[in-house]
Amino acid sequence: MDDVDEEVSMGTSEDTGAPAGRSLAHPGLEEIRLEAVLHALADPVRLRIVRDLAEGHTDMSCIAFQLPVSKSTSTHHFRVLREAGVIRQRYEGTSRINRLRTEDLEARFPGLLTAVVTAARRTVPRA
Amino acid sequence: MDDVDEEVSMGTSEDTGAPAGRSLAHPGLEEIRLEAVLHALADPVRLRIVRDLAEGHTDMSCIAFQLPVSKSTSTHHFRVLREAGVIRQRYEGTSRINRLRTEDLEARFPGLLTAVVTAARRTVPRA
DNA sequence: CCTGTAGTACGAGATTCACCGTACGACATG
DNA sequence: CATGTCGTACGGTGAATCTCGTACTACAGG
Repeated sequence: MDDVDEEVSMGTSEDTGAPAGRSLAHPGLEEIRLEAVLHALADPVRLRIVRDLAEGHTDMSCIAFQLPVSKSTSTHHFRVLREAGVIRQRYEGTSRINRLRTEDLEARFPGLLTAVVTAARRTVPRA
Repeated sequence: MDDVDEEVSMGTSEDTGAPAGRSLAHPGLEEIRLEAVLHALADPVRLRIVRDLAEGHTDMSCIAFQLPVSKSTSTHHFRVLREAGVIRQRYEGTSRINRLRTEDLEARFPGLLTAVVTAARRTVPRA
């Protein structure tokens, strides 16, 4: 599909001595598409990730979720969430730290994330 | 609140003289699943249907939407929405009348439909 | 340097999905 | 009954998706 990998122009501010190695492509605020967000949230595994992130663990590495899938599949799901604009990922050592893009989503689709998380809390089982 | 009961449970197409013909299977209120709803809304065509229904046209026949797809595909999309619990369909002559299950969705997933429709109104082009 | 950890990339296989055309059924009207 | 309208059901095709295993890269310590 249309790949929006424009090399992340956001974290480049303080990239001085930064690792300069990997950069992760995140869509800009205006590029977040509703269909993509809904599709990203429509999967049970990803919904659990989002639910867990919203439970207060603002920052979590991928491995902390204990998902019932393999490592590859886990990577895939985090990628879908990231490319849809639902989460933001950054490196920290060998780990990848995940965080919900709460403010961005609230600005673009007010009330959506809150409603989904509330709904998931009621119907989606926890870990 | 006129609870529509379960005019039909998930079983049809079975002998009997049939109650005046076609019956449509709708999920009960407690059977509406979040993932199914999100998946149903994640498609651009179905999102437009929902958006149009929410625009004030509470009751619309399938043909009134002028969707950019064939009749078969149109039927498919309405079926997905109905089975997910997003819309309710009933017969009226040769037409099928569609209506959003606004109250049901609000009861089960508060704020969800409103947030999605608001978001769609801002980013999804009209007919 | 070597080992371990955290995660990615690359296919591959199975399933689901969106789309279509054609054939058919139910209703209305002539 | 004949015709037209509205929609369903039944396949079928091509694309997308979910899942996995294996091989690889980047970082941290001993």
